[in-house]
Amino acid sequence: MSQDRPGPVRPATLKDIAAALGLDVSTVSKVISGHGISVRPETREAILKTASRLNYRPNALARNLRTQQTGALGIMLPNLVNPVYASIVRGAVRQAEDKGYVMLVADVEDEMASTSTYLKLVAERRIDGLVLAVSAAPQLIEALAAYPLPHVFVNRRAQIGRSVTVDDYGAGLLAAETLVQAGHRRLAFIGEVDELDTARRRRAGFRAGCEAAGLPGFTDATYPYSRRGGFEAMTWLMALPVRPTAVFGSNLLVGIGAVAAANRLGIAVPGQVSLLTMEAEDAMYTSPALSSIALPLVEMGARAVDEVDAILRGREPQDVVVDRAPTLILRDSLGPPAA
Amino acid sequence: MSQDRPGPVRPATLKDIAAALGLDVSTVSKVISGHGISVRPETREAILKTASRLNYRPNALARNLRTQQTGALGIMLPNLVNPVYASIVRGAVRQAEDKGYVMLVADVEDEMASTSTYLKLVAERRIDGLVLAVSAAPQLIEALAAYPLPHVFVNRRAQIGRSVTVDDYGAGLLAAETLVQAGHRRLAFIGEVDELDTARRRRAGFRAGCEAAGLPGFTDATYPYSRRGGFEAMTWLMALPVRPTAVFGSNLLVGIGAVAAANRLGIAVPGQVSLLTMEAEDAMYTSPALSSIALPLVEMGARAVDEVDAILRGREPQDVVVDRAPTLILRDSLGPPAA
DNA sequence: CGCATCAAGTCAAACGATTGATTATTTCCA
DNA sequence: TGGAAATAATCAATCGTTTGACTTGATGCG
Repeated sequence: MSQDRPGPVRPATLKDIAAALGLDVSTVSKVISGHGISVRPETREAILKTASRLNYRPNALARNLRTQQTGALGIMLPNLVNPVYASIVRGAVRQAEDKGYVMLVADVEDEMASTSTYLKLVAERRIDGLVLAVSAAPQLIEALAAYPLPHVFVNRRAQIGRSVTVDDYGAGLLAAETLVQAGHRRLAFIGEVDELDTARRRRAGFRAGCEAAGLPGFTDATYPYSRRGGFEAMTWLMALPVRPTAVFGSNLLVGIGAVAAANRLGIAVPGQVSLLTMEAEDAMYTSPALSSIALPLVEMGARAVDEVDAILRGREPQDVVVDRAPTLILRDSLGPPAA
Repeated sequence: MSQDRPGPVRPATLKDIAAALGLDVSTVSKVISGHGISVRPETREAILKTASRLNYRPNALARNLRTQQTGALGIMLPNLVNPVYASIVRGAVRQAEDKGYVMLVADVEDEMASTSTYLKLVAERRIDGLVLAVSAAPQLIEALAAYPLPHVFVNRRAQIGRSVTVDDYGAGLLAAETLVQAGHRRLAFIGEVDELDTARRRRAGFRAGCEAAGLPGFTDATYPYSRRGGFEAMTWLMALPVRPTAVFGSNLLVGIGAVAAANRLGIAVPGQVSLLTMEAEDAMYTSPALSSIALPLVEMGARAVDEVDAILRGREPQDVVVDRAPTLILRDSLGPPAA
């Protein structure tokens, strides 16, 4: 006990380094932070060496107080268990780490919670910037205006100049083109209400694709982006007097629900109806395996962090659309229309 | 511009409140933090009123520096996109919020990253406590010992006295009992290697169940806890000269892969082989819908936060097993053995 | 009355790092 | 050689809260 090894004890501070070398803390600080003044090379060396010998790491608390920055970013989202959000968060968390931030995650129940969580984070000055993967409730927008903080919306175009999205329109377009290409003329689209802007864009793209192919229209099944939503949508579509021969489920969860419904109904996919959805890891393991369109969700999360970082460095906010194009992944759920 | 509304400007500080009332900041601080001294009721009132009028929120940065606490917890995990971890994190994030902490999430690539991330978090004093949902690499355990921080492992029994788990053994046992009950005598178990302690416990429970039923043993398919692992395991099992009549996939992902494999092989579930897995939202939407055993993952995440909080409040660390028992959810993938 | 006690505050020093202003020393050059 | 300029470092304030020590005036009471 008396002879304790270098061990943990108290982490080194600037003062320790300064004392060890007979220097002033300010000198040490300036060398380590890289700001400020000119220092003799040997002094610099000595400081750096002692710092690493003492295993010095700046105390984030102290630094934060002085600089009024936290080195932390936040991300707010409605549901971590939804793979769409999980992917975005993963990209964001990783990128934040790479850029030297830590990431604070808030999984908020509903729109009210998003506002109060925001207010709390801002008031306590816990984060330097924020990625919002939630829908833009009016209250939240107000709070954002009243207590501004560098932020972007991700996967949502909620405020112009502050969104990071992927090419949803292109995905919808590609979906329609793909189905038409396969010979289908009676298409259906499963998607959320137009209030959800990702749904709106995908639907718009899909519509454009149908029009370009000279189709009179398509059946629009407006259901929530959930497995259950997809299940119910497909059930509804299959009960229609004139069934579509191909269905685009504009979200992975919806696609999972849709195949499940077809299977329950004993409707062969793609024999009696073709199915195309959005991609995620599950798509390969349904029966049949789902043909799908992949969108770079993880990358979108990362880009959102890049944007917040850029804003923090003084660049003007801007809208960004991740430029990786939607890609088609062909598996087994897509075939020619039934004879 | 000259007549600006109360608006954002600079958030109020203790000094502002003190100045407004002609008091000392220390008095204000003591009233607001609730510590310390006696104050005349009317003074107290005045302070509280002014504080709320100025919309005062303590600056976490300053408070943290002084108290050497951050009000933040961390959670480290290998993969947010895996629904098992997503559930745990969700529970943890929510509970942290309820307890007044913010939650810092680190999604770490591999074991080396977990150690360096840990070291960074500790060195910079970013968090007061940590929930570890990663496997216990030796390096990490060393780092934990060298630079201690209140922590618990969740879903892993990595250090005695510091784990929060669910009844994995019970789940395995229940699985075996359920299959036996349905009339099966040739069982198979799909699970990770025994190094993963959740897999070990589930396997042990399953074995116990088989023994209790007087079965000579079971087929052990040791495959990774992933969709692909389940797919390959099932493929292997179905190619065996003597096939099991019922399979327990001891993880949801593995179960998804397993049904997919059966479907690809044209083997009827549950007609030719029964399948039982662990529960998650997807289980209802496979074909056939999976019978499963539910474990309280979200609750486990929440309990882990409770534990860290308790340790921070001075209670001794202890092992906890979330006491909600595994529950059986019967759907369509389980039936009697083929004649 | 005089001393202790108490209520109601104030004072001042932290916490550890940052940074503009300042001082001391050396170099350079006319 | 004297003074300006450059170099190398120190000084001291500051970020906003917290907290133990201290002051002041009033009250209790034997």
